[in-house]
Amino acid sequence: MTKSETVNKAQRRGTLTLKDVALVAGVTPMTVSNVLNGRDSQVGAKTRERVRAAIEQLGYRPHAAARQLRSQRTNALGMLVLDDVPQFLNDPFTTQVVAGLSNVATENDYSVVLQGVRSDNMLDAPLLAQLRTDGVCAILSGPRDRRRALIERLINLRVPLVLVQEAYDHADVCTVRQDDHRGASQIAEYLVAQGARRMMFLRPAERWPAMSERIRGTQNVCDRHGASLTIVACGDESLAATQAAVAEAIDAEGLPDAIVGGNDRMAMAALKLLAQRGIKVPDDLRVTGFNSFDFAAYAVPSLVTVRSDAYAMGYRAGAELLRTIETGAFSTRDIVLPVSFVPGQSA
Amino acid sequence: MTKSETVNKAQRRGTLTLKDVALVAGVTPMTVSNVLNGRDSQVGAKTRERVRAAIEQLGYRPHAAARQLRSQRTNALGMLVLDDVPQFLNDPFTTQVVAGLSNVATENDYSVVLQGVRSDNMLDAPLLAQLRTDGVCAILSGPRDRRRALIERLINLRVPLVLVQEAYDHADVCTVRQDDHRGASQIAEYLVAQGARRMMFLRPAERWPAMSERIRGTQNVCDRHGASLTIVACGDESLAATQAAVAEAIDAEGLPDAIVGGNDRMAMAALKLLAQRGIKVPDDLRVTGFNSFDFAAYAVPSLVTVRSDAYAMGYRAGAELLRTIETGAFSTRDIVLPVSFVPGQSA
DNA sequence: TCCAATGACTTTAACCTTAAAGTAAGGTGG
DNA sequence: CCACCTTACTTTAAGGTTAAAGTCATTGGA
Repeated sequence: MTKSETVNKAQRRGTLTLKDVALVAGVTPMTVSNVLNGRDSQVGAKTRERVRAAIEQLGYRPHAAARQLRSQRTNALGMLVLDDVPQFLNDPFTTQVVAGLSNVATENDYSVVLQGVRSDNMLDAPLLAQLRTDGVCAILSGPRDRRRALIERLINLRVPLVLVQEAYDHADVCTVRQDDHRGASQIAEYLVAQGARRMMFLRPAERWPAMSERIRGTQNVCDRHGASLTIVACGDESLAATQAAVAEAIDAEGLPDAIVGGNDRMAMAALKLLAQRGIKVPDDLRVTGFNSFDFAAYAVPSLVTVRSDAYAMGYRAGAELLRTIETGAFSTRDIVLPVSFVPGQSA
Repeated sequence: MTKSETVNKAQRRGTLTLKDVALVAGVTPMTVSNVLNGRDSQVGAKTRERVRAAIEQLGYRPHAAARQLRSQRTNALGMLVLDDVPQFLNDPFTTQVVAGLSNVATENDYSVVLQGVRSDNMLDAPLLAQLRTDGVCAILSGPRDRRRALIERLINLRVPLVLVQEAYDHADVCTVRQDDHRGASQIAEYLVAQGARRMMFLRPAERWPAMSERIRGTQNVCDRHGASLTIVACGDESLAATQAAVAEAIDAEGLPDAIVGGNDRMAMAALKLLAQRGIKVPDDLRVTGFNSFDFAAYAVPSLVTVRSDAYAMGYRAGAELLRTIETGAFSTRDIVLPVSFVPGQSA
């Protein structure tokens, strides 16, 4: 193949290889490889420039599969998702985590592999083999013991691992989470300052670390100020389940001074129920949310809530994961990102 | 390597290869490859069973990169995203399209590559080279001429292509979209039946095919029934922009009988503005949405809207794309998925 | 002046899979 | 009983990249 043929190839959809670039630059493919991988000591300055020019001219990009095959590194970060992927993608919080992860990945020439893990065959040998990534970033859901089992499994395999929104006190795990405790305290302090003494906390039936932190944060403040706190489990935290749970609690115990939503979704369900019953918010009853997403602003009245930066969590998790992969040193940091209080009309 | 060593390998994280399986099954790697790829005529029934057992026992999975390199097929579907990926992932509609696409892909042993295309360098040679997928599924946004240019580009390259939510009358493109026209008609007919005669349609400033269809559908019904229709542009369709636009329109023209939201987001912004002004919905004014997502149910009062199945759109688009890739015959179908009317208290 | 060290490359082989061509055993028809 | 076809495999080579080892001028030091 001559030079001009090679140049021509760029226009068509045929694969352009190191060989093509090498031909144009007048060197061997290995030299081009060295330039591409920044092994500067191996290549003279003039040659380097010539190679760069050829790469630019042809619009050459390395063939990821070939690279992976040879180097035995996938340049991919795995995003482990327990349960259903469509459901996962439906949650504005988790998708922003993915967005953050995906962005660090791209910046570092990595890609992201979304891998769903079904409950039954969780992370058996075939799946593990399929999960050929350099490291794994996991957001977990589901029962605590299943989560534990999965984490132990990954640690034993010595897969570089970063957990998102999961507290885990093991030597070799890095966790990235948000300051749920502080966020919950801020909300509770605010409510107390507004005069609330009887609070009702809405939580999903499923137990998970971030929610426990929020409950603890709220409880602490209540204890300190002599306020009461009733915890109401709202099933799968759907609109219907939450409304039913809140209705039952209110009917049984009467109106509290404030309903503290474990998240915005449940808070908005409560808002809707109260509107239907003609209970005025915040005059008759204050309502707060947690983990604000875009649509919380559409609530009437707009929610007093806490905003966390899911994108930043994904980004930090990815950065930490990359550091672990590149250095080989397993990070054991517990990174806690700040949250911010969002004022509103609901409390 | 002996058999037992090979079996051992499965426990560790070392890569398991065809050779390992072959050793256990007592055949050559090629035979294993034939079994894996369903070339049944090449392998005897007994051998096939032995190989299957070995694969199972070891938990072997093919090495995707090696496969790609050899077969020159990536087994990946590209999801082309104009503009920002985090923003894209923030939209419940588009993420469900991704979920659907991702599921067909997985079912057919394909993976999905999310590829953002920035406005500036849109799809230049390097990006195209990087986009090494067997086919492309695109959801487009941004100005019409940029979209056109990108589509033409892909068609010229003869990349198998499926467009989502984009009308395009070219011989070689397959489009998957929803019946926006019919959905809009249903909403408008409903409003007319409720006695509405003066309607106000909320649309974003940016022009795109699906929204135009909704406007046409609404306009047709209004024309047929002698109802008036004012079109209000709501900037970037954010809460603030929409509220400002609606406030201005109402102040200038007085209250219409109904506000027809081009989508749920704008409808909910209107609902909030009306609540703040003490205007009763639906008594004083009816409000409808479009393209329902989960949170529309949280609106007070709950939105009359139209539900489309974004997941199904992604799924159909992926299926069509796979057919195109496998058969090599470019589909030119224009697939229109049905939408369904969602009753509510807002109209 | 000659050897060793250095710099700037090139050569070779391997990563794992698969298309294509090869082979050997068993069967069939004339 | 031999040519010819099947059937059921095996062998070979290639796909694009890169680690490691090899080559060959220069340069610097003794």
